[in-house]
This record gives sequence, structure tokens and C-alpha cells, in this order.
Amino acid sequence: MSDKLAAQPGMTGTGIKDAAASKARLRLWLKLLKATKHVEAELRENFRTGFDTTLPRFDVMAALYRVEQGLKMSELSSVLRVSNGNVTGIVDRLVDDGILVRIPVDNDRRATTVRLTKAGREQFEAMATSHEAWIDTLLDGIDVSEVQHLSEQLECIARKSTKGED
Amino acid sequence: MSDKLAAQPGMTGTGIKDAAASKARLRLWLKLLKATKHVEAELRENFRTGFDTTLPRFDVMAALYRVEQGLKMSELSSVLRVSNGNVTGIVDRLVDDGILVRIPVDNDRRATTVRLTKAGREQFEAMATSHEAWIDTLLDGIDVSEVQHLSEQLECIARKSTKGED
DNA sequence: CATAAAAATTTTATGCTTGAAATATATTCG
DNA sequence: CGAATATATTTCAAGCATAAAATTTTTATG
Repeated sequence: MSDKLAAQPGMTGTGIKDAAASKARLRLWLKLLKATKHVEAELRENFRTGFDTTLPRFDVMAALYRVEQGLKMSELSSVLRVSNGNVTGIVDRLVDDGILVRIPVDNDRRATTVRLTKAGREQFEAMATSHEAWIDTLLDGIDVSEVQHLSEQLECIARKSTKGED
Repeated sequence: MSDKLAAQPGMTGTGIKDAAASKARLRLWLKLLKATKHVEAELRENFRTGFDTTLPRFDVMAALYRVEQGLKMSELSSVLRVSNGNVTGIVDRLVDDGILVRIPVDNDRRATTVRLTKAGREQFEAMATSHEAWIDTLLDGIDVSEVQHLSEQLECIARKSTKGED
């Protein structure tokens, strides 16, 4: 009746609820969110002032940079994990700016492939270099020796959704 | 001339650039982003189906729940770290729904205080309970013993911006 | 006191984001 | 073949988010 049910070492994963652990996870989540939002805000500002562009546009360009022959709209929204309609709007604007082209798909008139133009590839390369440097600065409070371990922990959170690829 | 400048143990914090560390931080950032987006997406879906509400609305309610007498609009946007105009819109809708009230501030007719109604406080309590349970489930891949350490690492990222409170 | 400067908030323009409905094309199968 | 179903994408309505301009009120200062 007076067994201690909470916070026993080795008790992890028994499914028994632990109020203290729950609170600790909540606090961890709030910190995770805070750190991510902070970095995102800095990146957004840097992209805006440095390249007059946005993070979502960069994300689209990054996804397409890896695949020279381009991706179908549905592949793009699947890679980026955003809705189809969302991709439509961002791609529209990037096409207007000469950064992307839409190319019809042979044998399927429903689909379109989207690809970076030469100008788009060049712009992306410049942005990617800055982006990496910004991240390096923003995360410099984290010791390199910790990065691997931290990464593994974060994998545990994302895992259930992503079927592992990346 | 042939000194190895990169990836030396003990070299951390010298300010000398390390391409491998930079790449590692970039990968870490992508994982951080992925984990956060995953949790946010789950929470959004849970709030939508479970309470017909949204994460930003919950955030506003959470901030106000802690301060029974309410907060001024500017305090709210400062606590939540979002723009003034953004808060205006979300508060408008919450007032329409009877969850918040706007109260004039004595001696300053420019400002308004925003406060949860009784119904708002009750709704928040129900949502907060579910929210904590959702987080507990979403983060259950992380061992409780790691939480403290992870939190400290994340503090290093957020620190430069937040002047420490919270 | 009058006017300038500062402060609190709202408004506006633009873009991101979602979920759901609509459109168009392809495929399956009776 | 032809109707039903599935797939690829766009459109739509609503809400979130920002930065910048505008509005209203307060405070400071000459």
C-alpha cells in the first residue's frame, strides 16, 4: 500500500504514471520550443535582411537543390511535411521570381515537376553558406562533443512519425 | 603549415573555425527542428480534435492563467514573444468566444488589460491537463534521467536572447 | 500651456499554414 | 467501353505571423 511507485530507477518504461516525470517532460518541451523558436526567429531575420527571402522559401529551395531533376509537387510537400496547398503558394511565388520552373510530367497530365533554375541554384548556394554559418554561431553554446548525444535524444522524439528516412 | 587546425580535442571555444563541427551543428539543428515540428503538429491536431482550438490560443490562455489579474496587451506579446498585431487578432477572437475580457487601465486610456473569464479559466484547466498528458506521451522516448541534461543544453541555445527569466 | 517625443495599441499589407472542397486526369474493373 | 475510384494538384476560407504605418493618449520640455 505504501510502495513508492514513482521515480524509481529502473522503472522507466513500465507504463506506470509518474507525475514528477510528466512535469519534467513538460518543462523540457517548453525549453525545446523556446530554443527552436529563438533560432528560427534569428534565421528569419537574417534571411530577410541578408537575402530578402524567407525560411519557407529556403526550405523549398533546399529540398530541390538535392535533386537536380526536380520533384513533383506531391513529393515536395511530402519531403517538407507541409500541406499541398501550402507548397502551391510558395512555389508560385518562387516561379514568379525566376527561381523555379514547373515542368510537365510525361504520361501524366495531372502532375508537374518543379526544378531550380540556374539562377535558383546559384542563389541557394550563397544562402546555404550563410545559413550554415548562422547556425554555427547560434548553436555555439553547445559543445561539439555533445552534439552526437543530443541528436540521438532528439531522434527519440521524432521517430514515431518519420519512418526513419531523412 | 600542415598543423591540423580542425577537430582537436580541447580546441572547443578557441574561435577557430571547424568545418566538421559546423556540419554537425547543422545536422543537430535539423533534428531539433524536426522533433519540435513533429510535437507541434501532434499538439495542434490534438487541440483541434479534442477542444476545437489552436496552439496559439492555448499559449495566450496559459500566459494569462498564471496572472489572475491579467496582463496588458504589450505584456502579453512580450511574454509570448510574438508581435503586437498578432496578439490583437488572437485576443479579439478569444473575447468573441467569451474566454477573455478586455478591461480598461486606470490612468492610461491607451492601454487595456486582458484577463481570462471564469469560463476561460475552466476551459484552460481542462486543456492544460490534456496538454501535459500529450507531452508526456510524445516525449516518452526520452529517459527521465536525460531530461535535466538535455534541458541544460537547450538553455545554451536560448540563452543569448532571453535575459534569463522563465 | 503648447508642442514635441514617447508609449500602447490597432490597422494594413503580405505571406505562411492548414483542412476541406473542387478540378482534372488516370486507373480499375464490371 | 464506361462508371466508379484513386491520384495530383489547386482553390478556398480561416487563422497565424510579421513589419511597418497609423491612431490615440501620455509625458516631457521649452
